[in-house]
Amino acid sequence: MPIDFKSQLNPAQLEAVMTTDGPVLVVAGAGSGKTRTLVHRLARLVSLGVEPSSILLLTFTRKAATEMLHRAEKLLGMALGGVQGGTFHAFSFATLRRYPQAVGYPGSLTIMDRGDAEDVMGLVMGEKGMGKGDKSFPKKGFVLELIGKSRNKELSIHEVLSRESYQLLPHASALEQLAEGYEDYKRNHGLLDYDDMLFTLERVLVENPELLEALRARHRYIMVDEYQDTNMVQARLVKLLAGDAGNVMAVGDDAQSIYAFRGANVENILSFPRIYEGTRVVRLEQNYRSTQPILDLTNSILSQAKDRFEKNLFTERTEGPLPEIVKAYSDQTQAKLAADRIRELRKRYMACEIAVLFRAGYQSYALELALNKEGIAFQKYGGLRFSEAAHVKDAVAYLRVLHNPRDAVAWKRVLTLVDKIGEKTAMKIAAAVRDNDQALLTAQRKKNPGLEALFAFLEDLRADPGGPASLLDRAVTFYTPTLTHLHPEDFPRRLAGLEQLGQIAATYAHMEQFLADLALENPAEEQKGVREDAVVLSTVHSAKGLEWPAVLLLDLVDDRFPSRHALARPEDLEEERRLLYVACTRAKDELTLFVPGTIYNRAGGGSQPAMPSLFVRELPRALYSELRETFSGSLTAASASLGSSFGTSVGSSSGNCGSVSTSRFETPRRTTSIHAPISEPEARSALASSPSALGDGPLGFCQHRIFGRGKVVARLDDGKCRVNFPGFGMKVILSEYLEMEP
DNA sequence: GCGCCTTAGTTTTTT
DNA sequence: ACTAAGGCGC
Repeated sequence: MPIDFKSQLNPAQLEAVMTTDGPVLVVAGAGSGKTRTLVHRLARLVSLGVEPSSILLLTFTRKAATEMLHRAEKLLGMALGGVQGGTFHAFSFATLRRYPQAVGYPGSLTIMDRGDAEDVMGLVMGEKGMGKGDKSFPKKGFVLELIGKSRNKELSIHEVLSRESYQLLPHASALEQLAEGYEDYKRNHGLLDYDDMLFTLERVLVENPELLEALRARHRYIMVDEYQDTNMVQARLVKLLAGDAGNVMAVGDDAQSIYAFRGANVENILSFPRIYEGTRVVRLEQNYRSTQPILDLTNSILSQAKDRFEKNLFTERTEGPLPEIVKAYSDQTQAKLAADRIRELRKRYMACEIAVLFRAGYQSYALELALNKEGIAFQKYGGLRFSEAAHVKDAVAYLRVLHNPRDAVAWKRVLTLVDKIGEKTAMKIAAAVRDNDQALLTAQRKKNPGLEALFAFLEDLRADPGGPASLLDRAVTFYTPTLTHLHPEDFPRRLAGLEQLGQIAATYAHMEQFLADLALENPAEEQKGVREDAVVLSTVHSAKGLEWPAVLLLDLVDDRFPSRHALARPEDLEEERRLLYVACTRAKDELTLFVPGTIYNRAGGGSQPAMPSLFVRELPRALYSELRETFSGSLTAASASLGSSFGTSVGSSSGNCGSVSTSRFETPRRTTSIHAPISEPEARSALASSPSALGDGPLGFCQHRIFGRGKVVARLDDGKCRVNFPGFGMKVILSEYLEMEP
């Protein structure tokens, strides 16, 4: 039965689907049916008789690729197993693996994840003796990030430094040497980092015209999702594979570009029509996801952006509640309030229809505890990866040294697990293995029974290798005594993790693919699938492309969202704004933004007052309704119920509450009817009347709801005061929390 | 010289 | 929680 594309798509989507030859750029606003369009085009190509195997679908995650394939299969009623797809990195690695002679690297290759790369950088810095004892020298993680930026943005180290870290310019030449040392080290040990996969594929394609031709013939139709987040080498790879008048469809949204920090270049999508002559540009502007009140809010977020986005999103879903801003006393009570809200939403939604989003992985810790306490199941995306946990890396390292004996990073891991062996000895032994220095190896084995056991174990594995699952199983058995010794408290949890790793390994026949996917694809995440009974917790980055009926957003305060790291440079701040745009546009029906009054900072010495996020302060008051945690006066303020703040004044303080309340959201416009539509000029004037920080003013005495009367010792430039409270000591407090005495 | 323990100072986002 | 550095003991 032929698919009736006309009835299933709007005119713009239809145009994108019906255009099968030549370059097409689909500029797809949030929620405009981008995935639907890609899925239908996939189905259309196949229904026209195109071989699935000649279609290449490049997406941001493998999850996105498989989901699209499944949807297209459902549409077509046939399997599409032949379609090539996945991330740029996975595709590149798979292609390189298929043509090893063209790559020209001898022996097996190991893909390094971030942690491995840091280990290598640590070794290189140690070898060169750089950064030792010099506090001004950047740490290995930073050095690596710098090198990554330099490669991804294709700028010199010096240029990156002068743009974003000029205080490190004195170290420029040392850093350049480290970059070289890092490259050499990888080459000599058969190691590839993420960037290497892209650059190596490009080199191979350029150097081997006949191979390029073969790949062009193989991948006749190319579709690239999230094109705004490709970097320069990715764009060149697409161009190389497509040829001059290639059949490429790029899909993306310049307003949702959120990966500039790793070298994504939004210019790629903007210049696509120039690069591909005869490009047909299709704009998808009708939003099918969100209600009008949510769109009003997200449009407002974008309207403040420095780069103008020609976005004209509209929806037919006019009805819906206003987005809510919930002010909690602290990030601790925020967790409780969010858990309460989730319990309430559970009456109307399935758990999997509710998502909690946040800027950084650690920001959900308090909520995770609260949900555990209340017995609400959740699944977390983003943040620390399963495969980055130390015990997983340890267990996998045994497999890695077997697979690639030159893999010095893995050697260092397995060797330093042995008692009495540290970094130095480990590197000596790894070198001896590489050079086949039997004399040294025998001598070391005689000296250390733990080492003898390790080598005997590895020889045993090598003599009788099995599949990834059986090898891993034996490695875990060998590793378990070390693990229990290392983590007497929580080794059961870690053993359970290794058990899960075993289940993943069982789905792989080849060690190389297993190790590669561990670094590239986060197979643990895919294994868990979507649980209907679990609420989703996710970083905003990991939530990209997804949607939920109800979305909660945590920690909308300065330093958290926008991130502290983004405050220095305007372009970073703009990326944070787009990130918030991405976050809010995930919501279909209900959107709640949480603004805690204080945030806990281990480094900053406990709880600190927090300023509502710049982006929240910019929002016209009419676009949201506001709730605030009521002041109960007890330490268990977390159990306080929510109530509308309208007309509520801050009550008198009674003593010993660990958290504070603010009146920072009171603006002159608070009497505006919250359901009235707002015009652009109104929005602007609402903006102009946003509260401003009280940076200056006389010193003197002040009142604080919790600490009482205190002496203002200094006024700090970020709207905070240093106040000496009798009995409480010196505190740094936002001026808004203080009532000045005349 | 090297391993290992203690302590002080930091935690963004991802392939 | 995790890194880096300093100190102690072999």
